[in-house]
Amino acid sequence: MPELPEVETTVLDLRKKVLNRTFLDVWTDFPKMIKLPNSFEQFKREIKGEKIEKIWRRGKNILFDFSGDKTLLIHQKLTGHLLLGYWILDNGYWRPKNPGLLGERINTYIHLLFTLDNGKMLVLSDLRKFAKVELLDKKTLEKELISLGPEPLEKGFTFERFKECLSEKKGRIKQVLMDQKVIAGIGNIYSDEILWQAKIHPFKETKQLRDEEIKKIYDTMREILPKAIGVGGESISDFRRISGEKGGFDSLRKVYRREGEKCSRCGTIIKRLKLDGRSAHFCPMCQV
DNA sequence: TGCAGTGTTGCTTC
DNA sequence: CGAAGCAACACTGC
Repeated sequence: MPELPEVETTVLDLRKKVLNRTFLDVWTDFPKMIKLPNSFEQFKREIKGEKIEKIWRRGKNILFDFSGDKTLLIHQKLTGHLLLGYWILDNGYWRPKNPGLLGERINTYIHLLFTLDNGKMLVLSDLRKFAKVELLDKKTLEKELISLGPEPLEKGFTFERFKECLSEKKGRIKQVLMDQKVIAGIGNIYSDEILWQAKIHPFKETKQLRDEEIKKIYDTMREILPKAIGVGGESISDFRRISGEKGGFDSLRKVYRREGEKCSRCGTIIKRLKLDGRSAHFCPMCQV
């Protein structure tokens, strides 16, 4: 379940390793994963020989720009993993040359594999097959990304702008923070973590928030997300860096999946409640 | 055993 | 128009 910090970690890793590499070939056992162009054969024809000139992120989307007018978009959704290394085709599925860090949960579910011009392979493993892959021209890409809210870490994203974003949306603060149209990149883990640190109850109506509370959420968001990027993302779920390594956010994780444990701030038992079909983890004492 | 839970997005329905 | 519900999928845990 990669959110902004995990996707950013992946992008930073990819930049170091595959920038200026060229795609030589592509394999899949699940063509449905590729939404555009309409056939895998066409996707293959179009991506072969393309050189990766830029790697960037928008919300939870990973983007590879090629020369000319093409961009490869990958959204990992719940269980997608982008990994770089060497694999060998064996009996219809790919085995890692060096099994090392990866468990069966990742190794067994490789559904897309790119061969690069340095011999390395970039694979997309995805247990639940929710991931989305598209090869788009700039116009279509722009149309796809237009519905996303602003990037929370961008320099120009001021407190005033954040306040405006929240004011346009009614509902509970956790829900609103996770709404990609309001602000891009925050999911279940980081909404819980941000609200715990800001001492705001996840069920609090956005309209009821005072200015200083919104400021607290804004400051916390701009602190936690970079901190999570700095340690390479979270590790409670199956997220892995492209090397297979886990992220280091675990020791910083205060509430997410900590139901029944003591709040590190006040000692109260952390609660988990359903909110819009999702789990919200919070401290019932210090989050108001 | 079977069924709810997991968590993201986008489509359908009201 | 908006919100809510559900499907896409597969495995875990009760």
